[in-house]
Amino acid sequence: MRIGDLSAATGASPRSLRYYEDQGLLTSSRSSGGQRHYAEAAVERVRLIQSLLSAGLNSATIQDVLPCINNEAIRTPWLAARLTSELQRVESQIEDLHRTRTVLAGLVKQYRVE
Amino acid sequence: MRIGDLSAATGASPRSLRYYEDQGLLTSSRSSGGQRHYAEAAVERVRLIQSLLSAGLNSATIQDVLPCINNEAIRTPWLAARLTSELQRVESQIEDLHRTRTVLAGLVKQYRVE
DNA sequence: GTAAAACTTGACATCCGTGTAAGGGTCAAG
DNA sequence: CTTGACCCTTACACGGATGTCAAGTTTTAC
Repeated sequence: MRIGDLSAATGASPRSLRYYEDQGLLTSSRSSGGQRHYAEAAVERVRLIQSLLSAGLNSATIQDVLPCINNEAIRTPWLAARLTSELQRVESQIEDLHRTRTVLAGLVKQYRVE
Repeated sequence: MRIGDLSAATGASPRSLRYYEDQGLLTSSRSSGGQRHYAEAAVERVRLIQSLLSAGLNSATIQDVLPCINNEAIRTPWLAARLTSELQRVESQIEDLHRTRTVLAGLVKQYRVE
């Protein structure tokens, strides 16, 4: 699977995929000519990266947290705390969004053209 | 109410309050010396702006949408569509975040230090 | 063997809300 | 008055993921 295929499969641009690799979030093997090749599993991985990015984790945080998923990670108090804190961030973000949704829904109701 | 008071009341920095005004999201009257004065209602307004910003609306969009709240707005099909589309965006964002939360919660469970 | 499509690295640009510094003016209390 | 806290405008910087351009190499198809 070359970068264009992975891009098509995930919706991430080749530019982004190279960036993920730069940041240590994604690995690839190289052909003799230097082109990237990806395993099937990369598709899932990229989807996960995108999901975490859109949840507001930055790539450094993702790098701290992602290895857990595939490798048997080192179970440190630090990592547990980090994960918990990110989880809480996401949860409070969801709460905020719920409030915003309520506001927007109210507006939609009010300003619908009858 | 001067800018420092409004800042304290909302948590938005004076810098941000001036920016909101620049973008047409917030109005103020000026003292003879040129300093901004805000009505009580500005507190609610700023909270709303913050909420919409954190929901991913940019200031141009907010400007399109915010006037509805105070003024009896022009009820155009265009505005209704705009609001609906933003609402849908927020809702799908909430869905995505739910999925992300599930992933993170799974990790937390798995990597908790017993 | 040749052309087109896809890939490589590197560098610079963009968005956009916010921080921050400079240099100066305003306002209220003593 | 004067002082100190607060405010004004202008301007530049940043973060961080992504876009884009350039110049060159690899791969694929014919």
